[in-house]
Amino acid sequence: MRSPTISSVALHAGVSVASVSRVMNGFAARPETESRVRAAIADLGYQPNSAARALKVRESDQICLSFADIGNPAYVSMTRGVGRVLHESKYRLVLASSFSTVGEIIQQLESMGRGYADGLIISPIYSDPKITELISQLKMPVVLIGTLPTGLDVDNVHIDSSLGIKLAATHLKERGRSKIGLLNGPLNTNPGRRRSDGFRKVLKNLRLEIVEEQMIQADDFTSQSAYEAISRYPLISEIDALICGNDLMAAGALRFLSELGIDVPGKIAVVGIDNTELASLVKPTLTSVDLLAESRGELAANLLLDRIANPKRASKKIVVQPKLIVRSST
Amino acid sequence: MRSPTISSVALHAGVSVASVSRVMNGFAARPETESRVRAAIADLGYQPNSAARALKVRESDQICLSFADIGNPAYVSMTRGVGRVLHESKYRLVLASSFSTVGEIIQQLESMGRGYADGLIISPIYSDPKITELISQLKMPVVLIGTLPTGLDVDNVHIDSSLGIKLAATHLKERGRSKIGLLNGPLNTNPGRRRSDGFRKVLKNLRLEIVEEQMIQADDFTSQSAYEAISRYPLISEIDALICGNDLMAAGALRFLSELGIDVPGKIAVVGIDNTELASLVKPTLTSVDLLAESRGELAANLLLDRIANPKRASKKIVVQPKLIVRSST
DNA sequence: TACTTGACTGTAAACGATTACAGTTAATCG
DNA sequence: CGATTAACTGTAATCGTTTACAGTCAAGTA
Repeated sequence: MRSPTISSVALHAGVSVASVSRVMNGFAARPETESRVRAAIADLGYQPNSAARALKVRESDQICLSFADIGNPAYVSMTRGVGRVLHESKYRLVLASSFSTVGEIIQQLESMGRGYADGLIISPIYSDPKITELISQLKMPVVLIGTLPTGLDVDNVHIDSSLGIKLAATHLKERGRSKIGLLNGPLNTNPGRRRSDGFRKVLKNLRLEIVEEQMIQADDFTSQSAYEAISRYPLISEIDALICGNDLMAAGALRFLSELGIDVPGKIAVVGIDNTELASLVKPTLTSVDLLAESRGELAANLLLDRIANPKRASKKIVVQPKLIVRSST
Repeated sequence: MRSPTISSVALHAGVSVASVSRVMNGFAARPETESRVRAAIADLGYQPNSAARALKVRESDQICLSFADIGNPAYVSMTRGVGRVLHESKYRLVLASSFSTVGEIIQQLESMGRGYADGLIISPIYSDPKITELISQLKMPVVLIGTLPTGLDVDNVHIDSSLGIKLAATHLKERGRSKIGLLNGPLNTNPGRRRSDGFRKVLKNLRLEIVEEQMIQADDFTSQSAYEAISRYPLISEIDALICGNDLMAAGALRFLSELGIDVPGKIAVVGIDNTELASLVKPTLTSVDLLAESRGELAANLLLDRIANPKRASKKIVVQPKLIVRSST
């Protein structure tokens, strides 16, 4: 047996389908009509079919959130922030994650044309001209979290992660450290490249010497890769501080250092990035640069809702300031 | 300007809409027809409208995943598992999380009648007769991850978490511990209750004495609550082992114990649950019962896809065996 | 050649909502 | 009391697909 439709309700209530629809959407109706419709709805357990509604009004009531990998705690926080905001709205959250290649992102973006979402929040880990082009051609509101590619005119939530590196490095210098290493993620990712650029720039400004070997890249942003990467770090006995690509990587580094009996922060101070819950759970607790992923998610979601409500406003760019949270690893 | 529709494509290709539809859905067509349709699709950048298709074929190509809070790493792993499986399929993943009350779950379940999802994977943290009833009335395939309420006939992926407690307690007894504490989450949740029941039962079987004060409940499953709860644990100086509701809570406990200068595992051995990445990142590394959240997610997703393909098969129940991963905290 | 067959193709009716428009009531006013 | 108006209601078109059914056309068969 099929679910009740608006016609069954109309029949049951002895009114027209239009009246049912109007009652449901809050338009004026005679009290008598309204109560009969409501009674019929309750009797039949009617729920409007979302596909039919979506087809007619051209709104899916869905928002798509797209990022690289839900394994990364920063994205989890972001998802939480977005979820919290959407939860207060009529929108459902569709997750488009787990894709790892540029090709998959492109495929994903192309399929947005099917209209299953009213808006897109995307935080691309890779930059690619094709991705930029596809985003700019999208007919729906888009919020990009991360570095906005040049020429792309969409709402943007951006955190100055090179400022994050600066906070970390300055803090380390104040603590008397002068030989700072960077344990980074892959350079072909946006965060990886920004951290590396920021690092280079900041060290120069601080008049700290810098050689290429100070920077090392792990294969990805996991603690395991970080552990493996640092175990082949050439300058391990020369540095007195280490900035890591994120907290997971920092935790991997801490493990390695502890196994080698290298004192943290005595011999080497360690700074993480993201300020996840992990930072206060490892020993020593980890100084970390908070990139406010959860609030970025909230900001992005609010920006998107605002843009949906007001499609013609000029695009906004929100810059979020990272915060350094000092703990005992420095 | 509106997106191209199947009619525009038909017009452009000089064929009927039916032919376009057939080409798109892989039905036989003359090579000439097929190539003209494909060319027109490419020319116009046509993407079929998913709402229209959903309305007609009664399939949304979406799967809904519903759980309590994406803040919990176990659910994140589960989401990952589900996401990985769905990624290989045509289905999109809709996340319905962040709800905290029974009322919200109910509301969520009621709205499933709108047909925006072809299937539901749900892992309810609370048990409630109303929830059970609503699930059983759902017209779509459902997989429940967790304890199956009596009388509910849906596919189920279940992990015997009391067996998990048993593994932990037996291991601790073998290590010569006899006074084991339980740092649990709230008792009004399914996992909380199961852990408490399991704990009671196992200790009895192991002929270890048990008093009520051995079990303590934190306000929720976070490390912070765990920290606060253990700081008012009455028997802290008497126990020689502690089983925690999950790894986060264990990490909170470890932090407290380390601040008090209580040696782990010398004075108190600590066991976590979930075996998240965190377990190998804290110091000492944490012995933990792996509840295989990610594979449960995969299993559930596969079960759901199988059920969608084959709606009349009898419901299956998959029981997953927890594994104890021994590390240095015991 | 005429007829059957098979392989495609096109027409038009759904799917279940929303909404413009016209029609119906009831209320108000002169 | 009849006319005007306001408030509500119903009819039917529409959104963009899929698909049953009937039609076309060429090839194969007698």
